[in-house]
Amino acid sequence: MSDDGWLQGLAAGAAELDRSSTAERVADVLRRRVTEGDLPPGTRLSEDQLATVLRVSRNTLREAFRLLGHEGLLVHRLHRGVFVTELTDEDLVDIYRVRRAIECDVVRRLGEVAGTGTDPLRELRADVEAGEAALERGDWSAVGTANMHFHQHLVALAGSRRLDETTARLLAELRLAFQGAAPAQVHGPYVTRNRALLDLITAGRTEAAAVELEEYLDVSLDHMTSLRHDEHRWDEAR
Amino acid sequence: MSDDGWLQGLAAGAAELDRSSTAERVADVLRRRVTEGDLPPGTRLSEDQLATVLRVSRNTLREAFRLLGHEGLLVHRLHRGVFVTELTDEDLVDIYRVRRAIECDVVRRLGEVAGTGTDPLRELRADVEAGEAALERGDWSAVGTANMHFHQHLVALAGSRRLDETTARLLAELRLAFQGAAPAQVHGPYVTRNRALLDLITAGRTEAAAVELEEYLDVSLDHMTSLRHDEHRWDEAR
DNA sequence: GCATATTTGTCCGTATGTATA
DNA sequence: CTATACATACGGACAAATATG
Repeated sequence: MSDDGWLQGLAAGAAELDRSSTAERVADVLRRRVTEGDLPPGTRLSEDQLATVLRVSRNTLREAFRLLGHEGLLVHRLHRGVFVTELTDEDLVDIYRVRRAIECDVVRRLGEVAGTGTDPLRELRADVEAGEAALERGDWSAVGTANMHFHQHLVALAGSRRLDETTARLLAELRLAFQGAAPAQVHGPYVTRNRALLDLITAGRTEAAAVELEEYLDVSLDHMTSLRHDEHRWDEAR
Repeated sequence: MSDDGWLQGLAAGAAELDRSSTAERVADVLRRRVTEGDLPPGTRLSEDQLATVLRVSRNTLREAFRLLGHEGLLVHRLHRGVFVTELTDEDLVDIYRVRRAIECDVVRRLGEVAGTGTDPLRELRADVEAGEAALERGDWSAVGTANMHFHQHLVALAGSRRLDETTARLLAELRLAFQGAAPAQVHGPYVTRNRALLDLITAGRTEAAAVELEEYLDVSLDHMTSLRHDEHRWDEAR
């Protein structure tokens, strides 16, 4: 649950409606199940079964399906039902293609939106430090969370609602690709790069930071791809 | 009602034997109504009325609402209904913020994805020429369409599904901002800039093209904003 | 401020069409 | 090809929230 700290930031934008519908609550449950690996990619979600188990009507459940479908976590095949998304290698490349466009652009233009009064890099710094601390104590799950938050907060510096939403969606999809891989392998190597990136940004060297980030993302993509092709997956009990 | 019950079913089935769900077809109808200005921003869409008129159940209609809500064309307010989205000036800035990030990035990296065998610039060229021809004969609607297609096809050069989808969504939202403005004012000035951009790209001067595009988008945003604040709107009969 | 009417949110039962064994 | 399972779509119902007088 500490996972959706950034989500509350998004919710604050639509603060006038903080009451959630049952469909959204159902979507929350399913989202967790999917991102935590309880429902592995490819799983078919039966309307009848889920509606019975979750004690909601099929109409409400379908609305939750729509929500998650838009987030990319579920795919809807006509007359066949909804399934947990199975990312292809092409999807992975595509996701990183968009991340590169957005994140590098944000970093490159950091100077243009300077000075909102409060320290804009505060959260970013907190994420880096949280990642370093988690690495220290071997809490790989926390390392992963900190890494995700770092990139989300990085994009947030641009102050664009749509960039924030797109990034959130991309990172959510990316989680699907993590399934079955060891968290240490997935997020471990990036703690030091996040630090380097933060330092460059703090120093105002935005162009250097953008170049660093670009190579960062390229390496990350290669890393993810090779992890997926590695047969030696870890079966981690949850 | 039982009189034409069978007729309705027949018409629905026979009119368009389709692969899409009725919800998607309803969404198509509403999408057109919205983008063509028949349903101006702020309009509330009554479930009962629309369900009756479109001869679909409320549940199906709500399904269509969700689809369009995710596209940004409708907004859903809890217990109050759905409304045609009213873009704020901030939304306009935000949309152009994302467009700049995506489109400029695509142009800058055109060299990296070179050579798919077929001429990748064919459609782009066709769009420019269509715009020039439409301008010649004063067909402002066609000018607008060609302009939209130009930018969509520009992004398509990157070969990224997610960039394509995001762009399509942004351009759809942008149409909402056009409502009430004269098409000549909206799209007229950009025919020559599209041509210039195409020529730079054709010449392989991607960096110069990216710079040109960036200024292009800045000007376009200013233009759109001032048009919105201009009280002198055109009432164009459809 | 209150009472009423309207509309949305949710759920159910059922009928029909589609995909798959 | 038949049979089965399931998604799709409908219409009715009631509760909850909102809008109206």
